[in-house]
Amino acid sequence: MTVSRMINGHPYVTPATAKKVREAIRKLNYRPNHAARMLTGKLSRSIGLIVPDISDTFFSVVSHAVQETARAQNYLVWLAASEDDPAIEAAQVESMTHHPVDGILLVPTQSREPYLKAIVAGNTPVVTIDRPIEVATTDSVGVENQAGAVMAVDHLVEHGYKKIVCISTNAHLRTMKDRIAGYRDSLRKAKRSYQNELELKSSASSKAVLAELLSARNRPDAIFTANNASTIWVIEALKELNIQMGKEIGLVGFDDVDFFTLITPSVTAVRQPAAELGNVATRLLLQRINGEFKSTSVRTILPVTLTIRESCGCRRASA
Amino acid sequence: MTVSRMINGHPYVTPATAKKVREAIRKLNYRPNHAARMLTGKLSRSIGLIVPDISDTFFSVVSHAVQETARAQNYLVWLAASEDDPAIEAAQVESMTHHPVDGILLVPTQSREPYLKAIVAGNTPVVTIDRPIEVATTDSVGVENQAGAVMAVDHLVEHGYKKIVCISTNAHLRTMKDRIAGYRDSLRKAKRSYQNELELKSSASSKAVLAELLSARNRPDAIFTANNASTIWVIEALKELNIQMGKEIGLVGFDDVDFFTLITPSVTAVRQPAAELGNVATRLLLQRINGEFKSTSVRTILPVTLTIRESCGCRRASA
DNA sequence: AAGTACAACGACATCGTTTACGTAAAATTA
DNA sequence: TAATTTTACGTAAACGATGTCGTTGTACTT
Repeated sequence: MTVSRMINGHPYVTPATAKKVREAIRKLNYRPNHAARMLTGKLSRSIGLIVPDISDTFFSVVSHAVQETARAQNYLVWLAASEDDPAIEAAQVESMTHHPVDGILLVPTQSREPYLKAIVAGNTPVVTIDRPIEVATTDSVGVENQAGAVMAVDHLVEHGYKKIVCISTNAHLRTMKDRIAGYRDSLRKAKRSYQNELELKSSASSKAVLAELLSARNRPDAIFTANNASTIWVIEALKELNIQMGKEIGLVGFDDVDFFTLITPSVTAVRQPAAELGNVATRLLLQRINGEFKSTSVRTILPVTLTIRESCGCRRASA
Repeated sequence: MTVSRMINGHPYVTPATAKKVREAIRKLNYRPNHAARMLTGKLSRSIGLIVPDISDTFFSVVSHAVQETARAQNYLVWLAASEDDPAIEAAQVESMTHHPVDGILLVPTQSREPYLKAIVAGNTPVVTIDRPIEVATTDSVGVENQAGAVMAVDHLVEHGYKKIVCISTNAHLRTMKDRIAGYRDSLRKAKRSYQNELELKSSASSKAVLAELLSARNRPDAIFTANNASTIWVIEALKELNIQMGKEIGLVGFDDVDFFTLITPSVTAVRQPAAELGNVATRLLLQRINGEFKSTSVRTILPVTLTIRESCGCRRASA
């Protein structure tokens, strides 16, 4: 008991005995048993992080930031990938809550999954990243999807493009819906009649679909891609069809990726604060865990910026 | 006790009572308490993964593969980033071993850190990925670094380049040493006298260093970059200096990255089987944990392939 | 019919820590 | 000085699952 008090910094321990304990700990190479601690209802000092795909640049940056912020407060991070499959996601959440973690950071693949109600109902704090959920209220951290898309499409409109198409993936996601809504807003504002939305599925099938779209007589003269995957597929397709971005066709993507500067012409994109997203979400979750933050759930929206480079038709990349 | 036997599939349970137990479990929404299980010395069904940087493409792909293989066997993964700092790495390992995990996958930043002896001496199985350690023997999974570098530099030699420089990062790492050794092997074999090795530090400082190297009168006519970071920095530098890869200078990198196909000219690189690296390492670790594999430590070396594209000077990218 | 083997289950102790409580000794107060 | 409070420990119980062992019941021998 004295050892326990000493370790947990309880005041009623004499400096003399504290020293004896410390020496014994060193001599015996003693380490507190984590399992036993948790059995008595203590915090596990660990959080869970569930993302669709760690190898996606966006999520890998988010994960990195989460990891960093958690470590700064001596928290460990469970990492799990849901592969965009609600069943896997539910299983991962189940594993984590019973393992136990003190809180969960979740990038939900589906916003209406019934199992989500269950976690939120439990006493494990949950913060959603990037996408909110609809069946229950949790804290959530996201970005200005709609406004960002408006900025992107507005820029294409200013360039004078007449036929701007919107290309996306996973169009059922809230984030995607918002970006597509932004696309529509911008066109409506500009009073353009041409409106064409295309959802790509797999990498393989997208090739054919894009080739058809871009080879048509009345093909679009500009493209707004709603996430990095579709941006990359479009760049590949344009390269294969030998259509010059910025000259023959304009392109602005949502979600900026580092290597966009290395492509010729460099790619104009809406930059999301991925690292900050992870930081903010983690800090919020840890506050919830420590009871430092007690209000009802909050929704934090971070701003995005349009990074102008060359694929939109601008001559010079902006600083 | 009957519930325990039923859950763990002990044979001495009547179907009738098993059914009763199952019903009770469902009715009470009972879940075994993980902490209590571990207290009795059971496996935690979790492994730790420590990489230098999750947001590096190479490691994010490895992490993804680890995650997948682990999940297939119902294992959870702790993710930790060491930020290439031995002190952080040691702390992460310490946290994990006491948390407890059943095994650790480690990409060690330093191969001689004394703390490494301690983990290996403990009873937590360790498998190193990408880089082996030197102070103790563990299972390790890596790639053919030296042979891969030889392939890369041989290819540049065949193109007829006379002044081939080797550019790297973290040259103290075993992997880097091996690649640099491969560079030397190839030049020796080709009886070239020019040999120049450059180690870059941070992204910022590398700019100036590269600019100086590439603007000199007797600048190299070809570059072998020993990892993806240096490849990317070189591409940036060449783009800024407006030096055409493949025409004015040859480039072959070690570690292939998806977007290399999107750059003009596309980048020739040695492709490492990153996903397989993660899979193999995880499978090996789980076998060790389950006692299915008892021999002394093994070192698995996976082959690499040279993906020929255009930056080396070849006209067409290979299929 | 009695003895033997084994299947099916329950009671109890145990893992390592913390909470709650007890009890001295020391410090403070009346 | 006696009464009270505070300090510094120790003891007992608990957390939830499992290993060990004991008990009962059933089937099979002989």
